[in-house]
Amino acid sequence: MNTWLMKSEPDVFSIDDLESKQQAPWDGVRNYQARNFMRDHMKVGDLVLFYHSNATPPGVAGVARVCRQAHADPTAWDKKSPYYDPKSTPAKPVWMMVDVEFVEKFPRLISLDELKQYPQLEGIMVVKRGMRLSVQPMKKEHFDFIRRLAGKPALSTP
DNA sequence: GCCAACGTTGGC
DNA sequence: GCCAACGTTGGC
Repeated sequence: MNTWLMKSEPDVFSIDDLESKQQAPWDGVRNYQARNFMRDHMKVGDLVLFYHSNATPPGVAGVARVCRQAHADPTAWDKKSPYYDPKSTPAKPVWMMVDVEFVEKFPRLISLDELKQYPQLEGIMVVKRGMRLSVQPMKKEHFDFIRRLAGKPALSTP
């Protein structure tokens, strides 16, 4: 099993949206590196940290699980979709998505600011400056550490 | 709203 | 294949 972090803007799709739907396609990924991770390395059962980007504050909001392996993203050939991309057609899909299911919403948001405070998390992609990749592989130990943080009080900022 | 960092595009 | 221009992401 692999562990991941995936970013979504909560104004568009949040952990609460996933909780109410229980299952949803992770559509709209339009970056080759992110697509390749989903297509080549994501397996049903993989766990995903659900990260809220472009939020106040940004941070990890909960956990999802991959419930369907990568398949074509049909929003790419929907002209009305904000994710429309004429490069992709039903015959030759360019963009892929996985489906995810809700696992848990954290009792508190683990903010990006907080993630940066732990030496145990040094090196994780999401804290790197300029890191825009929306699908990031992550070590199980880091995944578990962040998940444990969710049950802990926040560190006081020095 | 700003802008740094990054990815993509397209002329050559 | 290079790289400048452009567009996007996303924290602040």
